[in-house]
Amino acid sequence: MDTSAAPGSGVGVAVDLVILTLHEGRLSVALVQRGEEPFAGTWALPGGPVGEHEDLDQSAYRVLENEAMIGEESVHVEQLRTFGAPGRDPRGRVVSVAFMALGADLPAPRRGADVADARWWAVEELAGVELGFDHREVLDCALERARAKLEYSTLAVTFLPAEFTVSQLRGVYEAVWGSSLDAGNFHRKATRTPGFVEELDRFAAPTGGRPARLYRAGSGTTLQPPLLRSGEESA
Amino acid sequence: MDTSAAPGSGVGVAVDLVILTLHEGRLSVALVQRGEEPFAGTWALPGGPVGEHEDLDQSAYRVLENEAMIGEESVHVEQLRTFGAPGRDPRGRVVSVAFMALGADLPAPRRGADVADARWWAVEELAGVELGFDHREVLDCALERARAKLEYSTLAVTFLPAEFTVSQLRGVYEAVWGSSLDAGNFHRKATRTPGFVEELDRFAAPTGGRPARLYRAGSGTTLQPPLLRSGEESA
DNA sequence: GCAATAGTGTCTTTAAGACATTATCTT
DNA sequence: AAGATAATGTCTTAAAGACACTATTGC
Repeated sequence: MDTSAAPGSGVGVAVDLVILTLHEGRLSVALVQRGEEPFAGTWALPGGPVGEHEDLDQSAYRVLENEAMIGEESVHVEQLRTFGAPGRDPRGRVVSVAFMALGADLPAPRRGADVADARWWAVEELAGVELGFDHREVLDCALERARAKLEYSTLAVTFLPAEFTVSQLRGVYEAVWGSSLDAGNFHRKATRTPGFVEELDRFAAPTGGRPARLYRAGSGTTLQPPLLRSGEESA
Repeated sequence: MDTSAAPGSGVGVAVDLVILTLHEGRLSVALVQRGEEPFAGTWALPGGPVGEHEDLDQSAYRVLENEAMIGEESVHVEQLRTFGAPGRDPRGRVVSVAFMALGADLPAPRRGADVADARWWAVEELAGVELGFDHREVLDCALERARAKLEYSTLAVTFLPAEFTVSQLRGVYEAVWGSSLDAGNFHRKATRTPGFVEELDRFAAPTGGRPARLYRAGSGTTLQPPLLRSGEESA
């Protein structure tokens, strides 16, 4: 009922962003190195407080632009989950709404205020690294979501430019899932699932083999039936 | 980065609960009738402010117990999404973390403070009814989530008592999806999908036909392959 | 017996997985 | 020609949907 959730209750509200892209062929996340305590020197997700008159999505887009120098262009943004454990921020009670942003070949994140450094991290090489706050859990939540959504949605195309080849699309799946897929079967599935991709009349520049046809994103959002992961490990 | 999400920023944090159960065979949601402005007299979701030292889940369970007189027993609770549009609460800025709770034959919700009435509403008969705040959107979000999760998870069993028949399990799917399923094919799917249900040696009391074998929930959480909805309309 | 509900079997169709094969480029 | 990458075809298997059939109860 929202009964007497009175303002000034001492709880801060923030957003944190898991910005994912394919950087040098690898699934990567934008992290910033904290310049101040707490967690000075450690890497963390970009984020910031929710403005007085902002909706949560607006805050997410603002952080995307300010802290990572990324416009709204063709970035897919969706809410992930909200984290609110009492001790998650040593400075005080902060409830953080986590967002996931996916985009094609995004520019390198820039350094903002209070930030020592900012760059792309390949998710793979981030395996043992400790992150600030509860951001390891947030990142894992995003990876799980992204991996699951590739199965039943057309979301993979948001990692690619407007025109792409089937091989590039397969590369997205292999990078995000960390497994290799059969090229022939993937081609059949991608081109024959209605609404996934639309065939163009042009071809990509050949790279030592038969030139690949170009496609663009189709009008559909869901994959019916889904494209399930079950391939072998290793890309 | 959670930078300076200072306490006392004027934003309140609350939880709202979409409590779903099967009441008289129909998918139903617990609503409370507001006793005070704003939205006095209209029906809304039970909810309340997040306590100073509570994690978000704890707040959800507290509301479940206090406002709906429901223990933690065998209730499945999961976070849905967070709603934070600036004007969603006329009294001031309130960001609300929405939860979904599913349970078997839950007791009737009781009247709490500031509440004129509280009862189960069949989702079906709530079609045209206007709810307080943005709770119509929250409810729709929960229904979508619940309907989707029945496809690829074993969540349907949380709507049933510890021991149940395949027909009852099918009834859950039909009530939540609002469509009818082929009894034979459903039986095959339910009993042959590993981890979904475990066969018992007892039978339910006959109801004018061959007595149905009893089952209990299996150890699995996901349905592989999923049980997709595509049956005819109407229950 | 008949009606009702539970459960099994069979046939068809769809689509995935594992390949082999063909096509078209660079060198 | 050889090698690389793209695309198609074929065969097998898994599993859904339609629906006939058998099983076991109450009346």
